[in-house]
This record gives sequence, structure tokens and C-alpha cells, in this order.
Amino acid sequence: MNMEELCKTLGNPVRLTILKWLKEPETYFPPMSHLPEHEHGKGYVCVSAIQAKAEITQSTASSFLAMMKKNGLLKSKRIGQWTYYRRNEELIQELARYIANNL
Amino acid sequence: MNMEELCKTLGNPVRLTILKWLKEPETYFPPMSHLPEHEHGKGYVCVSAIQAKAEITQSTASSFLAMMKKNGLLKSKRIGQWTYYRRNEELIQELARYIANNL
DNA sequence: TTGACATATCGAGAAAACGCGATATCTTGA
DNA sequence: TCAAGATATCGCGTTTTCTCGATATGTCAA
Repeated sequence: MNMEELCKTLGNPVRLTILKWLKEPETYFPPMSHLPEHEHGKGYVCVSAIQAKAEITQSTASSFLAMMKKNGLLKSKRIGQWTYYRRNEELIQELARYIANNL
Repeated sequence: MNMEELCKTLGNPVRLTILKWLKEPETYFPPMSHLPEHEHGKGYVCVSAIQAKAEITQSTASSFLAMMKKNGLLKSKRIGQWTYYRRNEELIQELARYIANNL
């Protein structure tokens, strides 16, 4: 867990908002119609849905999500031509514990 | 608590390190010889000690510390010609709780 | 195999953060 | 009142981040 990089990643209003949206995907995104049944309810959201909601370009969405994944905040799964991202709750809790105990 | 600004502030290696040093002031800083007896043991460290330890200029130290105070990470007390800074443990714990529960 | 669509990567101009030196302000002791 | 030391603020060149458009890559269906 790279605290500095993690904080830089979270220090951007768009990325911070995306992370919050992904906490309640059903609230903030339309149903992922291409996602197979057995992957429903796991919090997966595709890049284009996030891009549309955040009102940023496709390239920005892609690189922001890649950055968040690189720092461990998100996990991703490629299904067909879609890349789905979801939160990595384990790292977020680890971050909270780190701040509480070691920062 | 402004999460975005807080993360920007923590997303800098020097500021992050300063915050950690202030967790154990006796370990990382020489005794604050001008600090009155009754203020000892409270974690106060003066600007010039932090500046020297971090190997940054006086102006950078001053503005970094002011930024950290503005975001609630530090508290400060002016005593004579010295400004002493210490951690604001309450906000750090609040940040940890916020990440654990609301991020 | 090819066309269409989703995503990733590249290159660049604009905006923000970095971190310095110079200078101003504040406080104390002479 | 004045000089000296500690800290705060200002201005600025440098570096990093932001965010875009253009283009490349990957995947599926026809």
C-alpha cells in the first residue's frame, strides 16, 4: 500500500466521486445489460457508464480508472469487449486502519 | 473535513513524513529548549526544527505546516517568537473513520 | 476477415502544485 | 526604541497533474 500515491489518487474530485458512486452502483449507474447474470450484484460497472456519469472523455475515464486500479482502490474484470471496474473494499479498509494506527 | 484537500495535503512525501515524525517528536526532534515546562510532553515542535529535519527552506516549511493546519491535520500554538505545531489526533481518527465508513 | 464498438495509450497545451529566495511581520531583550 | 531571531507571506521559474483529441488495440458478430 503506497500511501503517497494513494493520497494523490484520492486528491482529485472526479476520482473521489467515482469511488463513492461505485459504493452504490445500483443508485448511480444504469443496469449493466451486457454483464452475465452470475456477475450481477458484485458492483461491476463498465468504463463507458462511468465516463458518461462523470462527464469526462473516454480517454480520461480510462486512465483515471487504470490509475485507481494501479493503486489498489479498484479491481477490474474484462468481459468481452467491456472492462468492468469495482471497488476493492479490502484495500479501503486497510487504508482506514493504516491511518488510524500508523499515520 | 474536506476529504479532497486532505488527500492533496497528504499526497506529498515531505508533508507525509513530517506528520509521521510528529507522531514521535522525542524520537525525531531535539528537545524544544524554549518551550515552557508545562507544555512539555504535548508533542509540540517548532517550525525551525521541522525545517532542519526535513531539509527544506524556511518558507517551504512554514507554508507546508500552514497548509497542514488549515486542513486540520495539525494544531499550532504561538509561544514567544516560536510557533509550535503538533498533530491533531482527533482529525486523523475522524479521517480513518470516514474512510472506513463513508468513502 | 472485416466492420463496429469498447477500451487503452499517446502526445500536447493548460492549470495546479512545488519549492525556492527575497521580503515583511511579529516578538523579545537590550 | 531598536536590533536580532523566528515565522509568515509574496513572486516566480520549474515540475507535475489534468484533461483533451487522435490513434492504437482488443473483441465480437456477420
